Amino acid sequence: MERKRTKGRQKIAIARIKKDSDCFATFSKRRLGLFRKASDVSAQCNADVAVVVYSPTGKPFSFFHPTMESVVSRIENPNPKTSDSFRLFEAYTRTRVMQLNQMIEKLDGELHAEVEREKKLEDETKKKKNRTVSFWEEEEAVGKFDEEQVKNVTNLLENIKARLRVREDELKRGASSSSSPFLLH
Amino acid sequence: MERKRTKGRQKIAIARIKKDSDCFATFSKRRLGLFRKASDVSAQCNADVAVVVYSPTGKPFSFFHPTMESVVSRIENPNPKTSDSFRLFEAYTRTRVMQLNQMIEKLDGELHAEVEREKKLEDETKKKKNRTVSFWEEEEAVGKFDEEQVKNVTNLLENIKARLRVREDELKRGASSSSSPFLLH
DNA sequence: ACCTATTTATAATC
DNA sequence: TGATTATAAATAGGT
Repeated sequence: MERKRTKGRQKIAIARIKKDSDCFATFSKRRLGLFRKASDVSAQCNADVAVVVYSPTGKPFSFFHPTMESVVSRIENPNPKTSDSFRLFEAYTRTRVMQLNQMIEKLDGELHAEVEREKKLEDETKKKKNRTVSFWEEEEAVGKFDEEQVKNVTNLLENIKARLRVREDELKRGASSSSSPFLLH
Repeated sequence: MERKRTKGRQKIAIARIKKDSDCFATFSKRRLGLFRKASDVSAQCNADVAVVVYSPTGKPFSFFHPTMESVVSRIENPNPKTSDSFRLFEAYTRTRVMQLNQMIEKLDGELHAEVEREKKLEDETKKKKNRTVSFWEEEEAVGKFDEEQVKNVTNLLENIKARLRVREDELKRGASSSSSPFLLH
């Protein structure tokens, strides 16, 4: 009779994992799992999501849907109970979010290509140096934040700021939050 | 032989759930699942975590670990071995998470008060009209975004933009691109 | 990074 | 929303 090759998944307590190697391995897997779940719920329920995690060594990772800016802009938006402006805003947001989504997808694509390229480079280097590296160390491979990307993010922030300015003016003018601050632009 | 009482869990596509009632129910369950996983990874791997989710109806939910203060203190002790754009992103993320936390907390506070008030009203109404209200209808209560909050976000964006400008200059000057934890999917 | 044995999460249903 | 249960999905441990 064949012996079982592993004990399979074992239950582990919700307590600090002491052994560093286990801890890092677990973090790696679970971070991915967390991001996948965040991604699923955002896609299936049309929910905006932001997740930021710092690894046990302090390295930050993040997942946003549809974009990080959209989360900020949502919070900045007042929540008028008035159905008119609410629907208006919803419609506006949906369109805007679609645009942002396209841009981010493009950025992600570039980033991904870059990461792949760097991974390959790293592999070569490792082979040459005859050094073995645990799989989670390979996750350290990163993309570049190049000029175009900086520009894109800058533009996004400009848009958000423009909307904030409008909202600011309205407040100074004493406009009620039920007006529609996002029609401009 | 006994008939199966349910079909059990069925596979569902990673695509928008159309039926609203299903969508809301799913969101509710998965939000809890997401928070539980965030909580687990933070406890088991000693990782700081921030999760912000907006329900399909726009209500914000959040999970943070361990506290807002811990995030703040990290900013004051930046990791010296990190590269430029790493710090840029790190600072950006941390600042924003802090802001989100503050704003969410305020919104949540208002929300709770509002929900409580509405619950009372509903109880009255139910007694009078013998009417039932679905649970997600109660989530519609919302808060407003005041002048101070707008200012906070504006300042935040100013800071980010300033940092981006620095990075832009570096790039133009031909500074070597550094690693960015702009990781995803 | 890749297998599975197992634990977990959750879709369907009441 | 609160149980239950059948099944899909995530993942601990081993390589």
